[in-house]
Amino acid sequence: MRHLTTFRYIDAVVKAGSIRGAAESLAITSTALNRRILAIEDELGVPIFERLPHGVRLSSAGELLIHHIRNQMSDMERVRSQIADLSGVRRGHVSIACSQALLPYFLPMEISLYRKEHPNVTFGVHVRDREAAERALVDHTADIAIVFEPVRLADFMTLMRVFQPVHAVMGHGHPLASKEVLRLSDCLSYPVALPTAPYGVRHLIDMAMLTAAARVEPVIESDSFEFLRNHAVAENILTFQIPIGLSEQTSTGDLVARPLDRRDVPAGVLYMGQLKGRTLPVAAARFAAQLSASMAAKFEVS
Amino acid sequence: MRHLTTFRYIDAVVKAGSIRGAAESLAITSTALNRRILAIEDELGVPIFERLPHGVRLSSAGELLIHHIRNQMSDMERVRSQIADLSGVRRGHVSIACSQALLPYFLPMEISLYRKEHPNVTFGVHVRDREAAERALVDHTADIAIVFEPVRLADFMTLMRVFQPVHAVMGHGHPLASKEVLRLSDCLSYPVALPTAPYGVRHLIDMAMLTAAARVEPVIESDSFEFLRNHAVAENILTFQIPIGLSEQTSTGDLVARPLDRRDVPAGVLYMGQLKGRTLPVAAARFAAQLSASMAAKFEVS
DNA sequence: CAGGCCGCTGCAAAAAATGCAGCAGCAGGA
DNA sequence: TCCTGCTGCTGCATTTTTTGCAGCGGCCTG
Repeated sequence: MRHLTTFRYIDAVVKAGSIRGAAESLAITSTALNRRILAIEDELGVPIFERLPHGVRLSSAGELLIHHIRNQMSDMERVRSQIADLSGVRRGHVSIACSQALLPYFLPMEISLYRKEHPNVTFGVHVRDREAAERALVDHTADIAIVFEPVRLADFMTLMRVFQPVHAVMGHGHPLASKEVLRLSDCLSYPVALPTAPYGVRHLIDMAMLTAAARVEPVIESDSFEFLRNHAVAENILTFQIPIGLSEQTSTGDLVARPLDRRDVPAGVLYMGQLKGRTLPVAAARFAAQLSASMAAKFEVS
Repeated sequence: MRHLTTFRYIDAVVKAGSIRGAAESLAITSTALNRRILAIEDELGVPIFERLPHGVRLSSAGELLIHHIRNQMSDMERVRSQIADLSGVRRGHVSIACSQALLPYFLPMEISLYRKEHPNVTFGVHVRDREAAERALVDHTADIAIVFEPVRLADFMTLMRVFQPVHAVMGHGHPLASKEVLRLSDCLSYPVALPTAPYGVRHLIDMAMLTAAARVEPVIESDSFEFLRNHAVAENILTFQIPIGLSEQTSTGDLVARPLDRRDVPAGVLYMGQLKGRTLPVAAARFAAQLSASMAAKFEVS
């Protein structure tokens, strides 16, 4: 949209931290960009950026403005998609910030299902930890966030919440593979691989260890769930995962997943939500509705 | 703001109902205006206006867009005023849609009080009946609406609500002037002047008459409260008014105001509010806060 | 102290918006 | 029935705005 050019430019400058840098990413001259900024500062009567030796930084007036700009841009996007909607075709773009656990099965399935109905809708999937996901909502980088055990929920509006009991994941031939439900104490006798990040699954396990006054030294630590899963098969050791990260046919494949007894490790909660106070574009809203339904069907609603 | 020019133009076309008409009011050629509209329709891929033999009308896509446009314009205004705010001077404009009863004393007092603190804030006061007031909020013609006994409240967010018991107003020498509280039956023996409009005070009186199975034939009908008040003195007849339309020193002047017994005529409710979901500009928000305080101090909160 | 990065400005070229004149289409009145 | 008056729209010349190029001075870093 032409009339938003200046706004897009400003947004780029904020992101780049310098006019020249932004100009390059926008494929225009720094002159043009600089002039637009001077022009809008002239209109507002106040500088939007503080000039630093190595670039620019938002002034407090700029903070106010960039907030408006981002609202404006995503709102325009929503209107465009509503307009496209009533002319028949459902178009649009849905941007999702989510934890790793959504990547292997859940999101691919849901997205392909949605795109079967609406092939003109495009998707962006960004792996973010819990705080970054919320930040992505705030700066409109993402429409929807799906996070496990979020910390602060200031700007987050929950759309759906399901329990995710921690599962132990292991290779087919592991001694524990035969039991239906595992106690935490069962696991302690075997080598385990754990995610590094001090939140999510790792956090729940750590807390459980604390209350059980037990200790576990992970043989392997990784920030990639995919690696942990693969390694569990390769070396035949234990790792932990939440069910949304596991295929429904897991038990028939190479992997076996067994829930931990909820007396030992309480079930985590997976949150799906959007930015508080924002009206989502049609496509994003519909997809969120689909996710809600699907999560509610597959898991226990919290 | 330059980047909103197209939006301002579109808004003008919507208001004027024709491109040429809007062009004239905008002091540009119809050519330029026409081209801008074609351009944005091209960008959206959908016509914004239906072309009629005698002008244009919004298409359904246009309805969506104009809504967005008005939100954007007033939101930009708010940001501007916030920015102006942090540079020291409080500037801004507050637009009020209200019933006649606010005109004689209440609003002039409140506005002058506010302007004593913030001389750079300007005001617009528009007399609107209840429906028109709500419409003014929706199309952002007004920031604040103050209405008596509003009908539907779909887009109206109430900020303050006070009881306004109906008062009988009469000249100093009227026989009823000596009583402190009047029964409706007291009034029926004397000639009365009533407002025409079938809402507000008139509505309450009519309803009371209905339940009392009584009838009153007004000697004078007028849609101007000011006229009714003046005429009450001139001819020494009764009329009715709500307290916010009466000076606090009424009883010491030419006029005497006496409340009607609330068993006969229930007290009406005066609503002050804004458009639901909108963030008011700083100046309007502060003024609304002052109004709230003042109304709460003077009247019984509903 | 030189090199590199920064934001900013004068001037000319390119691009966009505007105005002028004139077109066709439709409605209502003589 | 034609005619007048209104509508939105288009080709072309003009004006205004935006952009790019080159170069300036300032600041930090190595």
